[in-house]
Amino acid sequence: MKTEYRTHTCGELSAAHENQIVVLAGWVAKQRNHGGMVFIDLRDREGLIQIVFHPERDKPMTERAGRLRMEAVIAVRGRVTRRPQEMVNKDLRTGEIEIEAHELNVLNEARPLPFMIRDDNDASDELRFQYRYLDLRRPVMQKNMMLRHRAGQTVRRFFDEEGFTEIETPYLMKSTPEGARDYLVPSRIHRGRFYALPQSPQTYKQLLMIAGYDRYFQIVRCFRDEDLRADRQPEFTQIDVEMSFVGEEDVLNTVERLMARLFQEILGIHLDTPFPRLAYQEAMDRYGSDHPDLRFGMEIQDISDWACRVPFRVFQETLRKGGRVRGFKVENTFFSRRQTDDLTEYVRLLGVGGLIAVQWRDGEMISPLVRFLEDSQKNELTRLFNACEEDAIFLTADTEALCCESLGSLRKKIAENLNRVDTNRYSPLWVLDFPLLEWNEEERRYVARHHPFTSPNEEDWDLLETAPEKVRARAYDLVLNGYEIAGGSIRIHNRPMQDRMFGVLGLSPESAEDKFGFLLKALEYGAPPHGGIAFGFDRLVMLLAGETSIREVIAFPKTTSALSLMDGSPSGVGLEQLGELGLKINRKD
RNA sequence: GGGGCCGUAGUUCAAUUUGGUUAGAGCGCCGGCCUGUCACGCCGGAGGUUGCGGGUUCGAGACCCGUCGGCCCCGCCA
Repeated sequence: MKTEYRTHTCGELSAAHENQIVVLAGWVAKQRNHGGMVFIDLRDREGLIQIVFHPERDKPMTERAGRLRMEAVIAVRGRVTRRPQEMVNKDLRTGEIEIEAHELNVLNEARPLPFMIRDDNDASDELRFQYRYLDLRRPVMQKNMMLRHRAGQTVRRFFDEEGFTEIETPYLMKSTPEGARDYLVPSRIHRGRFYALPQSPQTYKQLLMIAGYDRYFQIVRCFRDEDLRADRQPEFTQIDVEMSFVGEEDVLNTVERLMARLFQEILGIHLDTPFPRLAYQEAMDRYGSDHPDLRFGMEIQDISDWACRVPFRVFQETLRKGGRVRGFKVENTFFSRRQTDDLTEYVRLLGVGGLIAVQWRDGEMISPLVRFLEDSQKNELTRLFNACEEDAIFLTADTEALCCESLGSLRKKIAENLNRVDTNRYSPLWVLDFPLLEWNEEERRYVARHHPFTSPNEEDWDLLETAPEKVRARAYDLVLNGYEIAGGSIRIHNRPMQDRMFGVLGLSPESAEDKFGFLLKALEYGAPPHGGIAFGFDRLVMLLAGETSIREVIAFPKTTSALSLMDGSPSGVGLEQLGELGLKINRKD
């Protein structure tokens, strides 16, 4: 990439350029001053190369080079030379060669750094976020950002080739009930009224289908004013997709081809298609999660039938109240008392009463449960889990929901602690047949599990008003290595069903009209059957990059408390600005 | 809203378990030496309101309360 300042980039040079006179520009990654000769590792986006300054050639220049500090920006003219055999650096891509400096131009000095620009730097996150522009100089971060770029380009190429049109949708839109808390934007022109930033372009993409665009996609920013996690930011990027005249298989198939393409182009990894599928209920029963990680076993089993014959009060009472007894096996591990105590504390925090470990020592079963068990019951338990004496079994007794939740979390935690997760594997999975609705105790009503535009399964239509919790949705989630990375559904495309759905959600016709009237009306003007999906692009890139936090693949992320440490947002604004918007701050402590 | 871990030199950490002399080390920074290093090496030096506020104590980096900030989790996230 030749420019006014350089003829080549550092990383692109090799022995093939031997004897060429080149000009490079970049940052001083490291300087090694030997009193006589001086070595400088020059870094740019493309890589690192060693520059050699010989005092015999130019003493003042060599001395200037010897005084350079890390991260000074310099340009160097010099000759590409092959290193003597014994001085080749095999750890460096350009290690066969070096640049014999003829001319040094210091373009900018750098102050002593708050932390060093190295991949193995272990600066605190706080400092990294504060000096994000320095953090982003680290090769690993540059790699992540470029991977993100390439993934985005692959997505665009794929959808373009598949006949999708990328259409931008508004960022200033109508605030709607249901779902996450909106970020609000006050209107200056219409005082007292607000726009909302989109939680997703859901309604717009449906309107685009009604408008006849057939296939739409967009790589788009979405905003949700909720608390953060390692895999959640208040603003995040979706690959938003919608298709007309499709059923589930059309969407799933398209997504599988996109995923296969991404993994091939970005990582050179072949993904087998079609992806495995699990029904929601099966995922919950076997893994205690609707987004299970299938890279390790430890499947959960229901042993209520066995437990009902054990005269252990907790089992008896739990089962009498309609709860379950479930557990899973951990192969080839013995947990110390201390460890089982810690794990018990862990599940207690999730809300279950306790955790029962079953293990063996010297051929004897050891467990708080042992004194309640006949020999035959011990054998039966062992057989149920197909366990041997090197294994450990963990059991909980509680409501079905708590059994799932606690054992699902515990399964994941133990696998991580014991390094039982094959981190080189990518394990995609479809989860299907989600319940359409779930009961919200706080609001005393049913809420949409996915969103209120999701089509109920036709076979379950009759249950909508009589047994809403039993209605299955035409929804699907794509799970990768235990992360939900995409979710979508076939939508409701006619007004009567959408009215019915709002009714089930406890939304009055007036309220539905007020909040979603524009969509309801549009459904009456020839809405085609349609469906789609949206990817969490940050999570997807995080997994492609082998990271465990999406902050590592977002250039300027927020902290856990939604602050931007670099620019100090959110910040206060002047009274003038507030006045213009007709706003008054009500500070209460 | 709740829980857990953490906050000591520019930086990464130690000293906290059991409160007790002058708060140490690596890297960086400054000065000197060093002509084939690539974590260059050697010698010397500067650098601290122990996040902030209060309390307990003869004495607090350490213990207690509050607060601010970071990370992780629960709730929340259609």
